[in-house]
Formats: sequence, C-alpha cells, structure tokens
Amino acid sequence: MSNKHSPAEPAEPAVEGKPKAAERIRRTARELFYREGIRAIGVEEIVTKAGVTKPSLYRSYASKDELAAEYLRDYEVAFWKVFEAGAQTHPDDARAQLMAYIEGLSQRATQAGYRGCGLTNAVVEYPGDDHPARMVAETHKRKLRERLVELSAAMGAREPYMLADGLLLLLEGTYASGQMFGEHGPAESLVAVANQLIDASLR
Amino acid sequence: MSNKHSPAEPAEPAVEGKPKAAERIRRTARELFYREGIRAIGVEEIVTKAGVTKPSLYRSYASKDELAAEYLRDYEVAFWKVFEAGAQTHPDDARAQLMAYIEGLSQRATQAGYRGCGLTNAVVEYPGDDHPARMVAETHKRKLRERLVELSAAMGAREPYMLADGLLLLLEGTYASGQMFGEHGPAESLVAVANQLIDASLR
DNA sequence: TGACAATGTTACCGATCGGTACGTACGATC
DNA sequence: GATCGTACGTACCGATCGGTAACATTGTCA
Repeated sequence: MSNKHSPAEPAEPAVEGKPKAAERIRRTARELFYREGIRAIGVEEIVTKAGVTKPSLYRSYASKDELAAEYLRDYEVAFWKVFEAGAQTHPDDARAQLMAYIEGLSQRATQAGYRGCGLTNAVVEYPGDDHPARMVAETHKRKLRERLVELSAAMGAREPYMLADGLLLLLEGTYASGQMFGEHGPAESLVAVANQLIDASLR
Repeated sequence: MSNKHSPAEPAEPAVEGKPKAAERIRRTARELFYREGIRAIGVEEIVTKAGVTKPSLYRSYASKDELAAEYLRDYEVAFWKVFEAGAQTHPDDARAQLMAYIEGLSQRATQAGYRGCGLTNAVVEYPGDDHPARMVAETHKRKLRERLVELSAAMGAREPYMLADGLLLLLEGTYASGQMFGEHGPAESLVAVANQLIDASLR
C-alpha cells in the first residue's frame, strides 16, 4: 500500500529545518485558502508561493478539492485547540471555559482583516453537498453543536439544546459579521450578549 | 449621453410580454448567483440560461463584477421589502414587526437547500475590499445595523446598541448555519432565543 | 558505489474564463 | 424606398483553469 494521496499525518513533522514539499504546500494552501478563499486561489499560485512545482502537489494530493479538504481538516484541529484551551485554566467550570473562547473570539473578530471561520466560509463557497471540503465543514459544525449542548448542560441550563443553538447562532454571526464590519462591528457586544443569553437560560 | 452601463431602472418595465435582454440577464444572474455563488457562475452560463448572448450582457453591464453588484442591489431591495413587511400588519409595535421577520426567517432557514443571505455570501466570496459587489453588501449591512438600533430603541431596550448587535449576530448566525445544517439546524431555536434576548434587554 | 525514493524541470493538454470585433436583422423616419 | 439607429448574434481573442507525461536531479541509506 502506498501512502500517496493520504498523508494524514506529516510522518516527519518537519523536525529538520527543511520541510518536505507536501508540508510546504499544506502550509501555503492553508494560508492562501483562508485569506483569499478556495475558489479564488489557483494551484499555480499555491506551488509558486510554496516554492515547489505542480507535479509535487499532485504527488501528495489527489486534486485541488482534496487539498482543500485537507486544509479544512488542519483548520479543524487548530480550532479545537483554541476552543478547548479554557479547560486547562478553568477546570470544572463550563461557563468560564466557554467564555474564555468567546472573549478571545470577540477580540479577533473586531480586528481589521478578520476572515471569519474557514469551515463556514467553505460551506458558503460550495453550496453543492458533494464537495469534499464542504463535507468536512458540515461534519465539524455538527460536532461543535453537540459540544455546545454538553457545555450548556454542564452550565445548568433549563433547556441545553436551546441555549446551545443560541450560542451557535452567536458564534456563526460573529464569524460572518466580523468580516463585514471593520474594527467596531457587532462582535464587540458578543461577550455581553452571550452572558445575557446564558443568564436568561439558567434556572 | 447614452444609457449604456447604467440601466438603473428597466426603463420599459417589461410591460410587453417580451422582457428585454438586459432584464432577462438580470433575472437569470440573480437566481444563479444566489443559488451557486458568484465565483461559481460564468457569464457563458448566465447568457445561455437567459437565452441571449454574451455581447448582449456586456452592452448592458460593464463587467461581470458590475453585474454581480447589480444583482446585490436588487437583492437588497427585495430584502427590505420582506424585512419591513411587518410594519403594515403591526404598526406602532416594533417588537412585533421585527419578530414577524424573524419568524419567517426561521422558517426559511430550516428548509433544505436554504442558501443564506446573498449579501453576506458575497462578502465571504470577495475578501478584498475593492470589489464592487462587496461594497454594496457592506453598505447594506451597516444600514441594517442602524435599523436594528432604531427598532431596539423603539422596543425600550436599556442599551439599544447592544440589543441591536445581539440581534444582528443572531440574524447572521441564522444565514450561515441555515446552509450548513439541514432541516433541523439551530435556526429552529431562533425565535425563542431572540425573545429571550429581547426580554433580558428591556428594563 | 549502487539503488531507490523524493523532488524539480519542462512542456504540454483540453476546458473554461471574462471580454470583444464585426456583421446582420428590423422598425421608424423622411 | 433609401437611410439610420437599435438590438442582437456569430465567431473569435488571449489568459488562465486544473491536471499530466516524460525525464533529469538530488539526497539518503546500505
């Protein structure tokens, strides 16, 4: 069995100073896809900026669509790391854990050049449900919704599903509006609004 | 002065059975851009589905980008018609007016194939702030935010700006999540969450 | 030194992209 | 009935799209 077209883990995680071609492509694609959008970026631009050539890209990834899906898988890993970071600093306090993420998000989403959530953006770019990148994004959002239900229940909400939905709407609203309004968009009010919603949802 | 490249109004509003070429293009572009995304649709496909030819498109619209901007201007007009529809049925009741829109939105956003807000989607598709379509969208979202402040003040909110931001986050969150989750997404809880938020914001 | 895998080089493919030069059909006017 | 402006179509442009074939070069390990 060849490992071609399935570099799930980087194998050699760039220990040596020189990252392999596949890894350079991955990183470059990640940045370009996120900043400019997947449809907006051609494979030519990716390999040029990565300092490699097209055949190298297609030796490690089956297609541009698959590279896009891979980018989103990386994005998801990074997301969870940030999202769950509060578990260390606030163990046994679901509300504080969640609010730690929300406070950080509010900061990021009110900075110029903010580009929202790469997973959500991919769903907007690919309306058809057959695109590999979209499938990664949809699956992730369902996981996020479940996680929010857990956190809502742990907070003691009367109706955890409703609070989770409300929080998810606020998060997605922040991702979207963060890239429409400049530095003083509605994401500035995210923390206060989330607290209001949580307070109103507790018994 | 020629009216080329500025058919602000259809001039002959399709009174005769035959819509002019520009009008057919406008309508076809509107549907295709909304359903599939602007970047995903080529001008060739637009003119083919509209039953006209490319030169006809470029006689009425300076470029694809300008046609996209025109599409969003139409979209905005349609949006306000829906958004303000509650003013007729519930005069002098800001909360009922807004909730009428929110209830309708919750319905639409929980149907399979929902595509969210065309204006928001355009912002996601064009991150650079120099695209004409994006400028239309950004301007509109600022107007929407202002309108929500008015409505929040009319409802008697302690802090109208904060309630308006919270509502805008919920709306944008619904546009986004409505196209990620199928028929039972978080938009199902929109009405209840919005009511909770409004209640908590009143004195 | 030799073998092998990974990468680079060059050149190319068919398809589609946004956009345009140019010719033609038609209805009104004198 | 010749003339003219409007509206439209035919045919084409150069550029870029995603993707590939064939071969040369490199580094590593035995």
